[in-house]
Amino acid sequence: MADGQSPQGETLLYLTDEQLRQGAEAMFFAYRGFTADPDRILAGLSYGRAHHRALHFIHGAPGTTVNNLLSILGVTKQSLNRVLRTLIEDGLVESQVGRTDKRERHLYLTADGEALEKQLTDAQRARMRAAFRQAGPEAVAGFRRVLEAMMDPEMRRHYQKLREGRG
Amino acid sequence: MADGQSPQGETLLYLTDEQLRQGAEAMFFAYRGFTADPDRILAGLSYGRAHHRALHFIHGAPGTTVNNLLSILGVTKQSLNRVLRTLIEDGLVESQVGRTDKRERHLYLTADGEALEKQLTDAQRARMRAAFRQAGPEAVAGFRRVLEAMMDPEMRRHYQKLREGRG
DNA sequence: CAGTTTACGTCAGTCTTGTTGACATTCCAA
DNA sequence: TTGGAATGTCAACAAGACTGACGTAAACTG
Repeated sequence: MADGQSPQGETLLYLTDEQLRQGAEAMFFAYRGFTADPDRILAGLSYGRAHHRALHFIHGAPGTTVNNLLSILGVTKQSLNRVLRTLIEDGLVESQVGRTDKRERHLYLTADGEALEKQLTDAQRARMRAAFRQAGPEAVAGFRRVLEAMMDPEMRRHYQKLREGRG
Repeated sequence: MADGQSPQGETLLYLTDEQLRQGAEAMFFAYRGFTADPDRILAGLSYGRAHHRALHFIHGAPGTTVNNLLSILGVTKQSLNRVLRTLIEDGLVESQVGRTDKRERHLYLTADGEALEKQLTDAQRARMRAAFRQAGPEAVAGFRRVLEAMMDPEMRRHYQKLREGRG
């Protein structure tokens, strides 16, 4: 294929159709593994992956507003609200009316919420840690570089902002 | 944290909780980008991501049985069947009763099915190609190494088998 | 101050895609 | 040949996404 070679004749094997196909399949299979462990825990709690995501990002950005969470998660407010309502009812998330802008709701995890978030994240991180350790630091750096390049620009902004906020 | 340093004192920065957390967020945001382009095409066709997956893997392994597809996709046969039925009704997939074992159905893409698969895959690959090109060959190798290590063993077997089947 | 915009919540309805359970057909082996 | 295992289909249901419409309160703006 024309894509197998660059104009300079330099081999770009990682850009052949077959390599791209394998990359896509790797994403598919790996994402399944990535979510498998927390999903198992959630199944017994009448919660789903959506609850995990909410807990994760509230934990990572305490005091975030509903609107901000919305744009990070990329779902509609109706969809998020269903999840958030159950989490608040169950005492895992606290919603505080904004001090300066009373229209806003600032979201925090309660002690119970932190506990569940930790449980879910620990399960997920065990697998990630093993994968990172096995692949080695250079592979991990490449992994992150490719993923970052694959994001939509707006998602990349969120990603980088979250990184900065935590150092 | 105890995890920031290996017993030998060698820095393992990529295994800190914060790095693992960033890895998880990268997976989340990148997967959204990964599926965004084909999803846009599918939205106008009354098909969903499940249809794309079926087309993708039938394309990659023509003549595969329903059961084999089931274990690759990791869903129930009832779930797959709904998707498969619409694809067959719409003339994108052909189902042939097995010659030796009449319980089995062998699946093939029709010309129309191949055309849609190509359209979807091209959209997805354009983004992957850009990401791969931007990140460079070493990053791509690391990307794949980490993803492979992240898979469930059974999924990794499927992944490797698909690779072998195509060279 | 009046009108508009923003932020949030909710009700109702739909769609995709996952799940169980029940059932028919086919193959194979005791 | 009969019973179990494998394969696939039909029916019903649930989670979680979506749109659209509406309501309320607060903030902003001319």
